[in-house]
Formats: sequence, C-alpha cells, structure tokens
Amino acid sequence: MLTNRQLQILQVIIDDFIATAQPVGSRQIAKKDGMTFSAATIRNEMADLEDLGYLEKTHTSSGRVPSEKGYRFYVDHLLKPQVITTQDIKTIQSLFQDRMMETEQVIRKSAAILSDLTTYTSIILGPDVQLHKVKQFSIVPLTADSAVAIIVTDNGHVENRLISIPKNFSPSDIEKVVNILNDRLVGVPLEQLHNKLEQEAAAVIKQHIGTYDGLLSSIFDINNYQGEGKIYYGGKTNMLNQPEFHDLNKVRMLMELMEKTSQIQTIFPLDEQGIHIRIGSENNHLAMEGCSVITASYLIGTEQKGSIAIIGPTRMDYKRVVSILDFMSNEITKRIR
Amino acid sequence: MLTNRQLQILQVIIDDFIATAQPVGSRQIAKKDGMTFSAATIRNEMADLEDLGYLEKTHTSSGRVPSEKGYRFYVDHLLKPQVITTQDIKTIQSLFQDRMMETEQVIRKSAAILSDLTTYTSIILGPDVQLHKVKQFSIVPLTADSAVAIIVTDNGHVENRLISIPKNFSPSDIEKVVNILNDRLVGVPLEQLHNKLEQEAAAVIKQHIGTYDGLLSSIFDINNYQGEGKIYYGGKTNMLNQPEFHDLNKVRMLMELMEKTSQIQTIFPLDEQGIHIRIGSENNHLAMEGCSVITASYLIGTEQKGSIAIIGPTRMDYKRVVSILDFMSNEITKRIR
DNA sequence: TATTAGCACTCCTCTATCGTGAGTGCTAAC
DNA sequence: GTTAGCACTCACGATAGAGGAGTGCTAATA
Repeated sequence: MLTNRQLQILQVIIDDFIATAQPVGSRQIAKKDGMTFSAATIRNEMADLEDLGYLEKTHTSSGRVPSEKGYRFYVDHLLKPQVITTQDIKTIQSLFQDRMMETEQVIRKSAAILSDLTTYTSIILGPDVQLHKVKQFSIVPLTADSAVAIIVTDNGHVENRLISIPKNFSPSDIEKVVNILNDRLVGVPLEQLHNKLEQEAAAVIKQHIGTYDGLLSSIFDINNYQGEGKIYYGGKTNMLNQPEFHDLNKVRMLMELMEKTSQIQTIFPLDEQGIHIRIGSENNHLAMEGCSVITASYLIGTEQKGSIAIIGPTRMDYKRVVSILDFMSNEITKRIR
Repeated sequence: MLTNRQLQILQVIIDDFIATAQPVGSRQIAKKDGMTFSAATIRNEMADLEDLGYLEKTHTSSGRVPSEKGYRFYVDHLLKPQVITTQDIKTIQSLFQDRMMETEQVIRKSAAILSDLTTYTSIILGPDVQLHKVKQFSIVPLTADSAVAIIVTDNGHVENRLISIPKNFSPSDIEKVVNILNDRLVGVPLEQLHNKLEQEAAAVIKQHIGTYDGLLSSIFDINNYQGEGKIYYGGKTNMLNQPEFHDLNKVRMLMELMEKTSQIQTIFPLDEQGIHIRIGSENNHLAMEGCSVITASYLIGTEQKGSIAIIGPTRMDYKRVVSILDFMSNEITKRIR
C-alpha cells in the first residue's frame, strides 16, 4: 500500500510527464506548489516507487518516467474525472444541430471533432449494421441482365449490391420475387438474412418462378455487411505531432495497423459498456507499444452498439480524453434515434 | 541541343539515381556496360549538363543528381514506354474476374492493386457521379416523421438521404410525390436535379398536395454529390519506405494534403485525357516538393470521367508506373460498362 | 582537336574525445 | 524521519581528425 506522500509524488510525476514529455527529476518536483518535502526526500520516495514498479528511468542518471503499471495505477486510482468544459460541450453539440443528418454523416463528423478536441487520433466503429432489421427490399433493373438490389433497414441504413438477372427472368418475375421477399423478410435482422432466405423464401421463389440460382446470394451474404466502410478515422496525422512518434518505424507500424480493418477491430473491447482504458502492452499488439487506447461505446436504439475511441501515446491526457469520450458517447446515444 | 553522348550520360545518371537514390559519380558511370568513355570525359559532360540545368550537385564534391528539368527532359524524350509484364497484366485483370462487382468496389480494389504493384501511393478519383442519370426514385418511410429517399442511377449507383416528413403528409401523399418525381425526373443527370425539381416538379407537387416545403432539398442539393467519398487511396504508408520521405515534416505535409479532399483534387489535371506527369514544383504545391504525380483517366460509359494516379518521389520509376497506369486505365474503361 | 590520366582539393561521413549539466544514490548531520 | 552535501553517472552537443568519394583543372596523348 502506498503512503499519501507516495501517492502525491506519483501524481505529480505523471501529471508533469504528461504535460512535458520530459523525465521528471526530484528538484523539479520539490519546486512544485504544495510540495513540502526536500528533493532528497523525494528522491528516496522515487527510488521506492521505482522498486514497486510504478516508475522507470530512461538511463541510470535520468529523471523518472511513469511505467505502464504507473499509468495503470494513475487511471485506476488517481484520476479524478475532470468536468468537461462548456466550450467542449458546445463543439460536440454542434454535431446535432442539423437534425436530419444521416447516422453515417454524424459518425464521420464525430471522428473529426474528437481528433480536433483531443489532438490525438480518433477511431469510430460505426453501429453494428448486422442488427438492423429489414424495412424494405427492392430491385431496380438497370439493363437486360443486371439490376441493383436495395435493402433499407429500420434505422435508415441502405445496403445495395449489383446483381445479375438470369436470362429467363421477366420483369414480372422480378416483381414477384420482390413481393415474396418483402412478405417474408421484413423485420429480419441482417445477420439472419441469409438463413431466413434459405429456409423460407428460396422454396417459395422456386415454386412461383421455377428457378432460383443464387441470384441474390451477393446481397444476402452476411459477410458483406461487416467489413470495410464501418471504421472512421479522424486526425490520422495528429500523432505525428507527439514527440513519442518522431520515429518513422513507429509511425509506419501504426499507420499500417490502421489500414488493416481486421487488426484495428481487436483494440476494441468486445461487448463492454462504459469507458475502457488500455495502456501499452495491454493492447496485445506490437505496434501499440507506447500507445494507449481509450474507448467508449454508444447505443443507437436498444440494440445497435458502436464504439468511439482515441488512440494516443501512453503519455496522453487521460483526464481530458475520458471526459470528452464519456460526454460524446452519451450524446450520440441520446441524440440519434 | 544535346549531343548523343550527353543524352546517353543523362539517361544513365537518371536511371541509376532512380534505382539507388544515391548521387551518381563519373567513375560509376564509366564502369557501366556500353560506356566507352573515360571518367574524365564523363566529368566534362556532366559539368556541361549541370550548366544546362539538367543536373545538380548536393554539395561541391558530390556526384550528380537529376534536377526537375532533368526529369522533365527524361520523361519527355528519354522514356521508352516499357512493355507491361504479363505478371502485372494478370494482377490487374484479377480485378474484373468477379463480374458483378459494384463500380465502387472495383475502384477501391484498383487503388490497392496499384499501390501494391508500384510500391508508391495510389489515388483514384471515382467517376463523376454528377453525370449519372436518375433511373428510379423512391421513398421508404421509417417512422411517422422520417423516411429515406433513394435515388438509383443508370449506372447502378445508389444515393440515399434521411429526410423528414411534414406532419400533414399521409402515406398516399408520399406515394404521389414519388410518382410525380419518377414521371418528371427519370433520365435527368444528378447535376441538373436541383434545377429540374424547382422548375418542373415543385409546382406539380404543390398543386397535388398543397404543400412543398423543401422536403426534398437535402437529397436534391447538388453539392451533396461531390464531396467526401469520391477519393480512394491505396498504400498510404508506402511512401514511408522511400528514403526521400525519411523526414517527418515532409510526411506530415503529404498526409495532411491527402486528408484534405479539396487540395488533393488540384493535383489532377482538369478535363485531360491520357497520361500526365507532373514533376515536383509543377504540382504547384509546397507539400509536393520532391514528389511527382502521374495521372491517367478512365471513362465509364461515354461521359463519366475519373482519374487514377500515383504519387511518389520525383525519383520514381516512371517507366513502370506509366505502363501500369496506362494499362489499368484502359482496362477500367473497357471492362466497366 | 578530342580524349584521357593524374593530381590537388573539397566536403561529407564516421568515430572518438571531452566538457557540461541534470539527475541520482549514498552518507552523515540535523 | 528528513535533509544537506557530495561523488558519480550518463545523455547531449561541440570539436577535431581520418577516410573516402567525387570534382575540376592541367598536361599529356591519340
């Protein structure tokens, strides 16, 4: 168990290091307001804190730097939630002024605002389309052998795919198919679409039209709904301003990580609510060494979850980022129906 | 006018510098196959080429490096179009194996392939949606006061927007509006949609329903069709591998340039066909110092133009990039209907 | 007259050395 | 338990010298 003095010193060191990115020495600490002990005393305490694993030295005679364990302790015990400023509130709420913005646009703009406010890089996972339910299904013929299949979901999301039309299909056949699909599939979540189609609609279509050769497979293939467009970034270049990313290899690894959708997904905690902070190696990813990720989740309707996140150096301003993420995720949850 | 020997030496220097990124000395050149002159002779010629502005020195006693003028001369006069390899052809044609891919997906994949093949960064300007013509218009009600408006174009592109429904609108009113719009607006290019709506449809709607308060303005606002999603990138991190981008400031400027849609547009030549090469300052952009851009345009249908581009160091492998861009733009033009 | 060998000179790059200063750990005094 | 004092460590920056690649010029050569 840490003494009060140790807590106080640890806090000062981390706060100072977050602000300056420079190793903190005992004299600097002694000069701080409210610090009543001498540099020598502080040196002793720092040595103890280092033995306990909360601090590190960059070399034998340098000042101290927080270790991952130190940051972890800091966010768990020393972080007083800072009240969000009215200025930040205003900026965030400007998001919702235009009431008829599509969810996707709000998300996109959120990413930009988040990175601007924090000066770090923001990542937003769009709401999980898989849980959207089919509202309407339609097919618009383009040429003799191609058409666009469109699914509108109850949240106003629109999925569309090009499909090819078998030669023997007449316009009325298409109409029949559309009717059957709307009869059977409205209200079904996208993730179950494929199954339901096979189980219920396929037979009916065959019966009415005589042929059913996977014509719709592309639009009903579940896998099509998860990849790609669901991740939004803001301020990718912000990280270049952080002194810890003045190393090209580091930057390359992070950029490459962000270009791989599958990898970036892993930094989001599954199925969890509230604010989560992962520090350095807690992210289980080599490229994330020296980086912390703070995530929050939002909810659209009752089921669709999404996440917003900030990725920055372990030395990031946790207080501020937490308050902003917390407020923003709540706003999105409240404001988007 | 340059002598044959000068041409030969200039070519060797540029080829060598493109391959190694190191200043080229007279002895190196003399050792090359087919070089029948002594180092001293070559030194004299190099001094002349420098006086003429085709070469530069990084310092008084270094080897020579091509100047922008040198590269310009190289691409204009020394660049023999290299035949594209069958391997590259195969890779590019793999794009079109899945016949029913949406245009957007093809474009996205093209960007990835381009950057892989060239090891530079690729930029693709999607086809100009503005010229697509309306194929079908529909409105899908979601709640009492909101709906999704959908426009499908003749090329299978789908635009959709959330709209709000005025309180006094009944479902049959909506149906009427949809019918009127389909009557009047099918075949109209997106860019003229706003005008046509005001001129023809608005009055009719008012007459039939009594109210028309800008309900559709959001989907008909032309500006909504140009921004954002139209630019695709591939291999953004590739440039980090080039020795000329080992400078963080350079990288930052380029990345920021690419994040600003409006700025990146300016590197594409307007309205021009065929391959275009812009070297360094010819791009009229500070961030593009030391960078060359090679662009090619493709055509979908008879009217919709788009561009594909590679951005790399001025020291890029022009031969190879030109051949790849040329082939790919032609393939896209041929294969996408 | 064009070409080439030879040579002095330039300047980058790498390495080693050294002084400086911030910071530490330890000891002894308070 | 706390603090002053002091020797010690080590990163950092400046300085200097060796090595080497390359140039420009001059004079000899074909």
